[in-house]
Amino acid sequence: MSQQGLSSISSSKLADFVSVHPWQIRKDFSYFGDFGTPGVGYDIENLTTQIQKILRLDTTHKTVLVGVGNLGSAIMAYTGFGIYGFHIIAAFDNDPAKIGRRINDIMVEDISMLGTLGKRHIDMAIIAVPEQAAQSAADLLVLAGIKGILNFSPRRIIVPKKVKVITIDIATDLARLPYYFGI
Amino acid sequence: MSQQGLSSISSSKLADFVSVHPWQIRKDFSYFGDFGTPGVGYDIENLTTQIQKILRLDTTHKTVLVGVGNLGSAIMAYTGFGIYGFHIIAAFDNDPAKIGRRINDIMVEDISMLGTLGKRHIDMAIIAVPEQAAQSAADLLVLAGIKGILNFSPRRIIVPKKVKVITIDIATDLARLPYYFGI
DNA sequence: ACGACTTTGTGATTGTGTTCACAAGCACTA
DNA sequence: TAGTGCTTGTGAACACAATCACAAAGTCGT
Repeated sequence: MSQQGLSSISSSKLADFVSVHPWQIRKDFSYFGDFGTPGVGYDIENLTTQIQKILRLDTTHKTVLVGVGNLGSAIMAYTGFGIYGFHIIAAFDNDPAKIGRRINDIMVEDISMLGTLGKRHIDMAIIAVPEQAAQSAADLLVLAGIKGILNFSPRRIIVPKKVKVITIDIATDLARLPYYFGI
Repeated sequence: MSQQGLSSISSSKLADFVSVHPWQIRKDFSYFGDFGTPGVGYDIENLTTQIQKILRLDTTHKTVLVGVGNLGSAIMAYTGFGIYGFHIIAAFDNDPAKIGRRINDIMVEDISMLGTLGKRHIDMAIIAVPEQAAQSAADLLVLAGIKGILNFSPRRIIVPKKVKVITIDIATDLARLPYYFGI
C-alpha cells in the first residue's frame, strides 16, 4: 500500500484484507499502543514500523545453511527469509561432489569447517539434512556456538537449553489437510 | 506404543508426552465420545482408530505433483505425506530436460498432459512451481477437474469456490522466529 | 466378596479472548 | 466557528475454553 502511494488505512480496510472483523484489528492494536488517528485511520508508514518492532522484525541474523540437497537448495532459492531478517551467508554439506560449488552466489563449504562460524558472527542455522543426520548436524552447530536453529528435518533434535530450536515439520501443516478437504 | 507391546495408556501419560494437563486430554476426548475405561486408561489400538476417524486420516487421496524443481523433488522424497493419506502417483513439469526422467519411481510427464487426470481418478494436486507460474498451474489443474490444491508457492492463487486450496507458505511459520529467538 | 487403589468422564467454576456500542477525536466544508 | 461524516480506542457484555474436583467405574490382592 505504501508503494501504491497510500498514506493511511482504516481498520475496516485492514480487516477486509485479512478476513477478520474491524474491531478485532483495533482491539489487538490497542494492546500495544495508540497507533491510529480517529477520523483518518492508521498511518501506513508508522504502522509498519510499529508492527516490525512488536514482532522483532527489525533485527537481522546472519544465518548458515547445513545440507544442500533438494530441500536445502529450495531454501536457498526461497526469497521469504530476507523479509524476516534471516540472511543466509554460508552453506555447508558433507558431500564432496557439492563442496566447492557455488549456489546462489554462496560457496558450499565442507561441514568440517563449521568451527569457523563464531569468528564470522553467525548466530543462526538452518538444518536441511536427511532425518538420520539431523542430530549430528545439530551437535556440530552447538559446538560452533550457534544460538538458534531452524530445523526442517522431521526429527526432534536435542540441544542444550540455551540454544533455541524451532522445528518446521511440513507434517504439522499437512495434518489439517484431510479434515479440511473432507471425504 | 502399540509397537512396544503396550495395550493401554492413561491420560496423564499421554499428557506428559505432549506437555499438557491430563484433564485437558480427557476433556478433549470426551467431546468425541467415551474412548477410555476407568481404572485402566485408553486402549491404544482403539484410540488410534478413533483419532484417525476424527481427523479424517482414514481416507486416501491420489495426488499429483506439479513442478519438479528443488522444492518439488524434496516433496517427492518427503515421507510424511503417506501418513496423512496423500499418495503422489504422478508428476508434471514444463521443462523438456525433466520430462521423461524417473524420480522416486515416478515418471515426470509434460504439463500439457494434465487433462488426463480425470480419467486417472486423481483429485488432489500439489503445486511446487516458481511464484510466477503458480496461478497458471492452478488454472490448468482446475480445468483438469481437480478437487483440492496444496499450494507451496508463496503466492495466493485464485480458483473457483468449489476447489479447496491450502497455501503452505514457509513464511507463515518463519514469521514467529524473530520474536521467539529474541533480539 | 470386599476394600484399597486407579483412572475416567463431567458438572461447576474460573479464566481468557471476542464482540459490541459508543464517547472522543480528527478532517473537511461553509 | 459550527456542523457533518468518519474512524479510533475501550469499558462492558458476552462467548468460549481451560481448570478443578469428585462421583462412577474399573482392577487387583486377599
